[in-house]
Amino acid sequence: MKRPVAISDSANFYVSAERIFDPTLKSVPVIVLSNNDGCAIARSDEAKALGIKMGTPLHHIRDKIDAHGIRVFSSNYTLYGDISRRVVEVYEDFTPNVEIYSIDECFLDFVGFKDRTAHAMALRAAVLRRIGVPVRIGIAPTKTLAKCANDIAKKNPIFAGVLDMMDESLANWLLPRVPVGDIWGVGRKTTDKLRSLDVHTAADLRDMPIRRARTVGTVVLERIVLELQGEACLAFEDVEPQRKGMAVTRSAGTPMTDFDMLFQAITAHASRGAEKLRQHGLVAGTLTVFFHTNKHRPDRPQYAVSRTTRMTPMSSDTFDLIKAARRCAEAGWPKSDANTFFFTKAGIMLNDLVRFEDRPRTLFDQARPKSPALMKALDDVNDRFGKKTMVLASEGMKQTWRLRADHRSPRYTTRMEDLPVVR
DNA sequence: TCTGGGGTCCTAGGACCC
DNA sequence: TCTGGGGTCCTAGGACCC
Repeated sequence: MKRPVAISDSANFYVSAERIFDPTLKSVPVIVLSNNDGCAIARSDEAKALGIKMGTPLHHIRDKIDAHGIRVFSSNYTLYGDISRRVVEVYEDFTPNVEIYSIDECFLDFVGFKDRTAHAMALRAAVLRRIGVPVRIGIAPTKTLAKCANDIAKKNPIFAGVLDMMDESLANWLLPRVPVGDIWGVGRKTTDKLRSLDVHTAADLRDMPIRRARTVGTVVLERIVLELQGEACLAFEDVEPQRKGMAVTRSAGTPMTDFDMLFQAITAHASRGAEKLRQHGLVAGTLTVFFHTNKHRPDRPQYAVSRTTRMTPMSSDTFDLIKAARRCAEAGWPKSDANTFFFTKAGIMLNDLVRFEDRPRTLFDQARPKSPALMKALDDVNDRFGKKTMVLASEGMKQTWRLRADHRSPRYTTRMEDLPVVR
């Protein structure tokens, strides 16, 4: 039983969003820049026609901008987020189930519509009329095929922005014409590997033996093959998942050449990270620091490192994060030849996030018992009260641990020296 | 001079547990 | 005390996506 799923994405979304409020941007080349105005991350069709590629550094296209009067914008994520939300509202009028995949893409449940193409066309027209953003829609039995249909609709104006690929014979005709590297989830590395194995098109990959896909790639590639065959492996997720991590990263204007410079950057990132955590009402269980040299300069000595530490207790406190970040930075700092490296990028990542109100209340929940003395204490308690023994930290986590089976049971206290070492 | 930032998922290998 | 099997968890790194 094939369930039709659609994916709708906005054309050149950031540019389209800017165009809503400035009619003079219509039909002229427009680009939107990345956070630090470093490179172009959205281009209008006219800008693409001028050969401006995704991610091109701004300083590489100065001449083109001047010569063709390209309109250049810094990105405005508040605006884009707002437009995105409004587009989703229109989607919700056309399907009972919407899965927001990114700021400009949604999967739409298309089960039960008689004329899917007509329905998609109507949706497309409604988004254009109510919001002013053009969208393209691909429909297929799996998400991967839907992405593929969407991509084909995007590249071939003949489809007028909608392609329904539920019909297997249509898919069989189209897939040999899709380069393998265009498939969702097949990146540059995998493309190279597949090409060397004479797998060049979506149809080639679809026909690859499943075991072979597993050895060439990972379970991810295996899933892609199945999805291309029409077997849905990626479920429709209509509940918003709890986010798993967050990051604060920046490129450094001037290279960081000593530990103090690096630590200064890391400190700023850590305090911003703490802010973001509190904004979202979260605490983090682990903190990772990473930094590396300029990867665009392979002629220079390269060094890249990441170090992770556990936050005990889980925290969104600025000082806690900075302390943890410092530990990581020190651990990752090159042991020799540090002066030969020019670090140009650094960041922190926060993982194992939980809502503040759900955070574990006892130290023991987080600090796994590693010391033999504590293990023995725990074993003793387990022997007496069973495995369900509750383990509580004492007031303030300062001096003792208390282990008890329930609220009325006696308390067992271990000395501070016996506390587990937490890395 | 100047090359984004924020995410997810997967794997290998080691440590550790029972 | 030793051994092996069956697990989990953790870290570092890679690949990919928008």
